[in-house]
Amino acid sequence: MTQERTGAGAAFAPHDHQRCQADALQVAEQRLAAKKARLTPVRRRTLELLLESHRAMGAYEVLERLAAEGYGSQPPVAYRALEFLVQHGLAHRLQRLNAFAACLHPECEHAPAFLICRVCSKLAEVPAGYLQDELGELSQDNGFTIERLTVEAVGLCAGCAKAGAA
Amino acid sequence: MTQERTGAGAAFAPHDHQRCQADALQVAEQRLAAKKARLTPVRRRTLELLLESHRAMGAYEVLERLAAEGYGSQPPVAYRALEFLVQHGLAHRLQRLNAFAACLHPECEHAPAFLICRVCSKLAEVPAGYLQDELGELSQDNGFTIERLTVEAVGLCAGCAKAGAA
DNA sequence: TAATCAATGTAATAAAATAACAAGTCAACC
DNA sequence: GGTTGACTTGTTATTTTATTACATTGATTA
Ligand SMILES: [Zn+2]
Ligand SMILES: [Zn+2]
Ligand SMILES: [Zn+2]
Ligand SMILES: [Zn+2]
Repeated sequence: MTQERTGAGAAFAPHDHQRCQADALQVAEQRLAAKKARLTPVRRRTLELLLESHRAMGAYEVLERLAAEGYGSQPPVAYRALEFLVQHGLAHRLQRLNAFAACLHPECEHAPAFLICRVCSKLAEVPAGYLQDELGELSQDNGFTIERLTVEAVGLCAGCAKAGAA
Repeated sequence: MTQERTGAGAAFAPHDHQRCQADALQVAEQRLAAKKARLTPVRRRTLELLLESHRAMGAYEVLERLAAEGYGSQPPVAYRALEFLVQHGLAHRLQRLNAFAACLHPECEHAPAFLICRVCSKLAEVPAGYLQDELGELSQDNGFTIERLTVEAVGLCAGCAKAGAA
């Protein structure tokens, strides 16, 4: 259980991604075992696919990969595995992209905000608990109770900015 | 140009919606005239439809209405009008709903956050400039530059909470 | 007027998501 | 071991959302 709690740029910056993946998988196994939820082969493989890179994958992209490996070839196969992962906090849905990404902080509590690079498509997950709190207060004043919050920022990562992408 | 700059709950609370609509339309006309952009009949009618209520409308819902009134009946008709309104800051796209809503603060600068009631589907648009700033700083530290920010909160409005909706 | 560009319209298709149902797997219980 | 019942996987079919490509109309301007 390595503690490489780095900043938002972690995903964009070069890092030991092997470990990144391995850690996430291990945490997933533990968390699911604790909840008595089953990390079946399709589900596990789906999580592995999402963990391959710090990018979001569309459901059909996931499906294609799964089908090629002998799993079912119809949309529900992918959608169900993805939904399972989301339900258990192991993946997130990116509303702006119609896509899914592995959660990079599965151990801590969840109020994620995403930084999405419009050039390289990589994304970083940054803690947004305080954002939720602040917006929550403001809403509370108006009688609105926040249950779930989506925060997605599209922009340019350091690497792509340097590479001179417009 | 009435100044009823009320809080986030404005949309949820009872108010003079006639004026709400009229003001928004007037602002739209002025802003577009200033930019030499044309508020053609379809576009104008689309904006009126969005302004009917403080709810988001799907593109096909808009299309159905437009078609019934003699406008084109194919998807691009609605999508183009909606995109035009979004481009000019007169409407917003709700990512979580695959839908569009009229902008309620078309006069001020834009970094909107939305509060969406999961029961009555009404939505409020609250200023989120400070959220953008805060997240922007955090991202900047990691070399990421935010260009566009989506903030959408799903929850329960005061009315629906009182009405005892689970 | 002719050329040009924006706006509208249609048909066709793509992309994303869900509904409905059949069959298989697995653990708990008898 | 066999049976029940919940969960999981699979398929077919359909729905919902969005875009591409192209023809036509309408305004603008040289
Ligand atoms: Zn990594
Ligand atoms: Zn990038
Ligand atoms: Zn109103
Ligand atoms: Zn409500």
